[in-house]
Amino acid sequence: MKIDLSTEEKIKAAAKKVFMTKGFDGCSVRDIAKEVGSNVALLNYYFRSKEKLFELIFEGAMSDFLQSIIEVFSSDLPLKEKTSLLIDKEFDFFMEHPELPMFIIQAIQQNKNESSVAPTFFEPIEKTGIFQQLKDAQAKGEMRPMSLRNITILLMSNVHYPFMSKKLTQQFHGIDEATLQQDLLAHKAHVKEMLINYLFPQNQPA
Amino acid sequence: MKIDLSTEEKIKAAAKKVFMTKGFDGCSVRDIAKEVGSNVALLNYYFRSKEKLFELIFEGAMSDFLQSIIEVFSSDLPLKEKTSLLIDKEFDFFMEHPELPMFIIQAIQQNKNESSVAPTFFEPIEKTGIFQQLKDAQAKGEMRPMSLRNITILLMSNVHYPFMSKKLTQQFHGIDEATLQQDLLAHKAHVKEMLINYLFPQNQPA
DNA sequence: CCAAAATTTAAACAAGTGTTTAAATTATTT
DNA sequence: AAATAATTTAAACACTTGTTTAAATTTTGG
Repeated sequence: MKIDLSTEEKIKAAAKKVFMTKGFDGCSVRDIAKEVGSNVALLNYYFRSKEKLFELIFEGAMSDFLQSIIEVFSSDLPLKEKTSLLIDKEFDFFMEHPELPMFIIQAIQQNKNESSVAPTFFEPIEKTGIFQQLKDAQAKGEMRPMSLRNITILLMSNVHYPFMSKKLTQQFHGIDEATLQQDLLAHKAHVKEMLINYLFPQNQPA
Repeated sequence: MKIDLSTEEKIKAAAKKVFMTKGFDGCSVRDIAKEVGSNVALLNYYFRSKEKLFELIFEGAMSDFLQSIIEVFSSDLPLKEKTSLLIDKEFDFFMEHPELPMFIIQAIQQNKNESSVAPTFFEPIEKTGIFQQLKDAQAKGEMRPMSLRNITILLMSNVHYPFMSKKLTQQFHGIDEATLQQDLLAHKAHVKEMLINYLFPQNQPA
């Protein structure tokens, strides 16, 4: 009764690839089966349904995404440096997984069940003490006083969107992948300077 | 042989609503027919296929979106004021059509045909003379020297993303629509100050 | 080696897909 | 009013969808 995990993992890998590129509605279970090089029934043998399989992939994606954040927040650095590091790490992470931001948003958008993702997402972040560090920095006047929600929106806008709009940017400007990659690096530099300056304003210039 | 346009328009309105909320893959022609309160055959009578109907809706959406930009760029204002006005107008526009940014990106993402949208999009913008105005401002040192592409990414990130991530933001922070609306207004203010300061740096403080 | 369990397969299932056909209804024109 | 054209409908088309069934194959444990 020992299970050869390789098949199960192969299906998960194939499902991840297909779901990420085509979306839940945009693909069939036969697309995934073909990617595995196997049968549709096998998918339902290991994972009870297309939806269950998708949920698994989604949770994995969220976990990966969360992990990349936690690492930065857990470090022992002043908030300003953490923010700078976060932007760096997030960009690097999404350079390797550019489909992730779109995948997550789409999955949440058409969330059939009403179960909130909030607790499983914010609890681990809360535990890093980053929110307290933020409150302290704002109290000390080191950081601009603005809500956590607006900080989040600001950060995610500048870090997530460029990857979500890759194809749009390419189409609009008629550029190839390599050129876009350079633009993304330039964007990272802009975002870092712009956001740090805005979130941590210097009252007196050196 | 006079055509009663109201039926055709009713179908387009229904299709727009359904495509916007569920996406091309996420809905069936019968969903749209039900929204119209009519038959599936009627859709193919007026518009030859689901795809043709979608393309029509997409082009309309792109046109609306483009129009809101052109208006600002055509005005007779200095670049800094145009930028500020653009952010304002775009936000107002997306407050009324929050599904549009996501709809456009998704449509381009899964663009079956390879026909580029670039020319039809950038040509009308080019005609407003905004690109020349931008070059001039950068030459005069009034504006930060950065590529048009990076300016575009920066602007769209901060203006489009918040509307694409509405549901995600609500889920993450557990807030209702009204609260999110307030956050979006706050975000607009942040973005205006942050972007203007970054794009048009002041060398000497007043 | 052999029975029992686990895995993989092909085939079928009912329901849903986009599209078409042909008949019914309505509107227009003469 | 009759004939013609335009619109709307119900039904069927061929095909794809997610899922299940049952048989075939492989792996496991005694």
